[in-house]
Amino acid sequence: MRLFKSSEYAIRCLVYMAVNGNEVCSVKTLSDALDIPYKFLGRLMSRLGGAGIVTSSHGKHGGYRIARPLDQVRLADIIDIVEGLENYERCILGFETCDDENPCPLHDQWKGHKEGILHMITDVTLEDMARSDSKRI
Amino acid sequence: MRLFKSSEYAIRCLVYMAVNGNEVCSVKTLSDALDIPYKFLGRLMSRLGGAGIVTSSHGKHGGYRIARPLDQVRLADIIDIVEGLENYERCILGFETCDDENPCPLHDQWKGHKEGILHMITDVTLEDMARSDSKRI
DNA sequence: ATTATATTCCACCCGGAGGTGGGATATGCG
DNA sequence: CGCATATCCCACCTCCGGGTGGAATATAAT
Repeated sequence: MRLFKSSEYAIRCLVYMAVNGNEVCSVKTLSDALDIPYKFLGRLMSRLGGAGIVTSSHGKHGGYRIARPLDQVRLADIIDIVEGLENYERCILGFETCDDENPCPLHDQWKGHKEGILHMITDVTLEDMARSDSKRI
Repeated sequence: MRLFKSSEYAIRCLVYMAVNGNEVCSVKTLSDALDIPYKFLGRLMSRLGGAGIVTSSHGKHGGYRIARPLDQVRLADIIDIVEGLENYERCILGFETCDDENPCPLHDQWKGHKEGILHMITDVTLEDMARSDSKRI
């Protein structure tokens, strides 16, 4: 019941950028501000760029910006890019097929939570997270 | 959002034993019936024995039985033994402290699901799972 | 030109989950 | 006794997430 560290990093970086008015952010800035390993984050941000979540600019004062309006970047988009959504869609006991007609022993109990989480990650956007009362990123 | 493979194995074995009237089950039987690697399962069952979830008997026709009434073996007990409960209690973004007073940007959204899952694993017992309409283990 | 940044290689390292194989010992049923 | 089982030890293996280090190239601001 946890995100990959890389997903945590990606979410925190994007929230940081969103909160700071989506100014251009260098990897160095993000790495220092959020205490994320520089080299590791470099690769991660590059992946987010390739997936179209952020845009990059080279050269001095270059860096990353969020590519889309904040309400159009969903948690599920980020998670999907970083770690994939398999773990959020699979059967809790690992059965290939598991649905109402052919349930595993935990299907009925798990179903609601699974759907709730899926709804959450598809509904919550960067805007929501940036607007939260949280003072920590 | 997934159990360790070992937790899946443990749950499936215990449900299998529960459904089959809690007869003595050898590791061989469980391994064959549920398609779980024999040696791996041997260690896992031994751990469940050490934790008091099952009792073991040696010799021919020996094996394992569930040690307690089925309604007194909770999902959380099994998960705790096999993989620990840290992942079920931790902040979704990985912050050391994260609560209503000092929330992370996802705390409010995640809180409900986290509590729901915790309630589920502490409420659901082997009896519930054995009683389910599932024909698969 | 210098400097700061992204981008992209490559080569590692570590730890943990999952899995395999051998062998030794104890225990108990037939 | 022989056999089947648990128990325990050891030594591996693979894969993957996380992380580090070096180096080269491209791009753009100053």
